[in-house]
Amino acid sequence: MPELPEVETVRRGLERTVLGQMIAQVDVSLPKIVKSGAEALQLSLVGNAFTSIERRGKLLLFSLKEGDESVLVHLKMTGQLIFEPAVRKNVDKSIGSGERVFGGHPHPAFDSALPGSYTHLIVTFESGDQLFYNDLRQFGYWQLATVQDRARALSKFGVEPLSSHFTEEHFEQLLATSSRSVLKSFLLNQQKIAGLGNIYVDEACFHARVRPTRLVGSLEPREKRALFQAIRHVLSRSVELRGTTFRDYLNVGGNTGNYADELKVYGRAKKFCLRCEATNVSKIKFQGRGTHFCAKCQL
DNA sequence: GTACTTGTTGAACG
DNA sequence: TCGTTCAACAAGTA
Repeated sequence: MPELPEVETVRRGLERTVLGQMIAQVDVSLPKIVKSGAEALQLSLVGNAFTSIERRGKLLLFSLKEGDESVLVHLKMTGQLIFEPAVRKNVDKSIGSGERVFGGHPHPAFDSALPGSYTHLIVTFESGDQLFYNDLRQFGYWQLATVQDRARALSKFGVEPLSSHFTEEHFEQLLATSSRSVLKSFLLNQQKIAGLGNIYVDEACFHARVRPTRLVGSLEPREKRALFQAIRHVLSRSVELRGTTFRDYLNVGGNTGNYADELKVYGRAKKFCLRCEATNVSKIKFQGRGTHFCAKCQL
């Protein structure tokens, strides 16, 4: 599932490929994906170009060369953005030979034929390059946003956990104002810290040796510091490795490993704890979310 | 057929 | 007001 590291990886990939390219065509096969209406999006994009791509939390914001509108894209749970260069289509379809750039949910496979049965939107550039939006569960969206829409969307996000604004002091302040919250709820709250999702919350809690079911107000100073370090560590390491959902891509590119190989508790229910090796990882349904922890290591 | 999964929003509740 | 819980969105997997 795309969380901050996955979305950041997509952002970086697209920054290298689509910026400045003149948009020739926008095809929308599932209109409900475009929150602001497919026609308005097409009108605004065709003949225009993306000039920058920013990320806030898990939201991507594309700025446009003409006009002051921007395009907001959220992958939610199963969205994928795949950039397909024109040359690839005529030269070689074998994996790894092109410069296909992609990210998001790993199913369907990133190297499957495009457009696929889950392709809902295609941006075609004058160069012949194409940007495909796939979304199996159709929860994600595209939105042509006015300056006000954009500001409203941005106002809902808390601090970027990998930015210089996210300091230990800042984190402690956040904790102090949420002492009555459950830790997992607090960490998942995008208005407090932007970009953490279910996977990295469980991972960060494991690294910090704190159970996600704890009340924020019960955390010792030592545990708060450990959590701060854990959040930074887990996210930055995953960005380095291009996220958790990029196994296929990394193998193709010849890179070693990806963050899925470094997950310590997520998806390890009933398997031995990688720290104490004495206890099996617990998985419970907590606040509606699958929650993993080691009952021995995390108090 | 049933349960389960996931991010986010919004409504309902104490 | 605040925090939590639940439903909703969709569809594949076990």
